[in-house]
Amino acid sequence: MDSTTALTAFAALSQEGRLEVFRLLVKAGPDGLAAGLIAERVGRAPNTLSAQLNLLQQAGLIESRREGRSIIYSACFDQVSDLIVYLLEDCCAGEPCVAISVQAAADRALCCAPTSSTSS
Amino acid sequence: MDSTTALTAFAALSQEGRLEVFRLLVKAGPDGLAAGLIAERVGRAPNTLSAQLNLLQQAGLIESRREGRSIIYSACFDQVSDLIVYLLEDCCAGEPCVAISVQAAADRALCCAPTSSTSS
DNA sequence: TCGATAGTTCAGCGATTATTGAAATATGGA
DNA sequence: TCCATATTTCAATAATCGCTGAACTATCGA
Repeated sequence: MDSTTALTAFAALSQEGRLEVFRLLVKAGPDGLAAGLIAERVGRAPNTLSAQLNLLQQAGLIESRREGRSIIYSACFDQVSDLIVYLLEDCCAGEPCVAISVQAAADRALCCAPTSSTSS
Repeated sequence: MDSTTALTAFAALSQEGRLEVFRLLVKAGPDGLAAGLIAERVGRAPNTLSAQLNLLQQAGLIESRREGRSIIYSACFDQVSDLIVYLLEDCCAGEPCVAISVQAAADRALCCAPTSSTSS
């Protein structure tokens, strides 16, 4: 991930409403949520939300697919992990203290995670 | 790290100029750089830069100390690692694919890093 | 085809943000 | 004490951002 992409991602996450929407979609998992449902959950007008979703999508943090009359939004986990790796490598290379904390956090996440792809 | 703090950090990093300054300070390491030197490096007026440094500092991403007539700014690596952990845990808990990528990146960072605190 | 539902796009407005010049503060040396 | 250096603060302006109402597009079912 280059600086420009990271910048766009930071900008997308730098507003309360958008961060809230993003976190909601992350929690919703790969199945995602319909735009209308999101609007209802966060209590915002559909057009306001549409703009927020648009910005998150342009930053590559979420993606959309049509399903009947609804448009389903879901988080792009790849982009999030790229962003994290950017912060770790491109911003903090050479600072082991950061890498150590992050490694510990990743370990925790993996140990508690439901065994998904690699079972062993 | 709570959402509000993360929001402030994202906002601080969401502008080209500030991200540039932040990356410069990260590369400079714990010794940091004098405000005037940073201004020179990034080619911005001292007062403009002062505002940018202020914002980064309020977000907890950098800190300052006076040294003679200069004020030295340096990156707060703790805050960066907190931000990464926030993205990983609070945003992406339950998504092992993210944790796996991040773990690999942390491993790379540690293996290439100069052995610092824990020698063994 | 028509009407209802689900979302988006667009223009405009109010609010926030970024930058600038000028003035102020703090430090060190003569 | 006085001056030069290093940086910040302040007020003002220009640019950007976020939200809203109204109009538009797409899909489904009768």
